[in-house]
Amino acid sequence: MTIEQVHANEVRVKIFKALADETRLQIIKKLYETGKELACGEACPEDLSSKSNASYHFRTLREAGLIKVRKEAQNRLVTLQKETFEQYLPGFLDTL
Amino acid sequence: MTIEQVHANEVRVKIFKALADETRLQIIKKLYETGKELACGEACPEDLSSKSNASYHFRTLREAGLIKVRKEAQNRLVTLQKETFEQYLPGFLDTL
DNA sequence: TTTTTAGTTCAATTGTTATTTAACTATTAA
DNA sequence: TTAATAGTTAAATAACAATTGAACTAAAAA
Repeated sequence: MTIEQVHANEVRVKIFKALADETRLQIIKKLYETGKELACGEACPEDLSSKSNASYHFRTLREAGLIKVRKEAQNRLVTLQKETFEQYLPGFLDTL
Repeated sequence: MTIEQVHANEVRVKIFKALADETRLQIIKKLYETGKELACGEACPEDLSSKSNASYHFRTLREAGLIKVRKEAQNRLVTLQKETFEQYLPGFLDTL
């Protein structure tokens, strides 16, 4: 295995870990279905235990390159990072 | 969310957990590239710590529906379960 | 200027997954 | 029949991820 292949596998592991969770899958699904930027509070499931837990899930998704977050006023606006899905999981979003 | 959607998400979580590991990704890759049935011992990376650890990884992949295992003589022969990839991760195998 | 909204960060705890070791089964070879 | 091969299972431990609670920041509203 080349160094690039090793790196690609590390990226894949990070992506799969990020997606291996109900809450985070629901966030991805909502972002995909609405198709627009959402505030963290809008993007995450109703039943979420706490703000800090939500924040943890968004960080996990961001660090895996699956979402982009930008600050606007008191909100953080979240969108899907589609290039990552296209590169590593083409076709996946359409199965949701 | 309907009951079917809940079930589909449970399946996805199981699949992503199974793929969120270097060793198991390497197994999947080798099975995909060789394109044929392999014995467990052939399919898993050289550097694997122990038989029992290998066995654990194959069980994880099998329980996620990603591989099929059949017994022949003293070997267990392993193949990819392509239908699962097609249904939940179409296009993924070609990115490997 | 105080309070509310919308979130982040850190440390502690809880919960889950991966690895190890030892004992086991089934098949084949000596 | 004994030993070797190819793996499984179970229990213990080690490593890692998720949740909680408290204290924090920055912007907006009262």
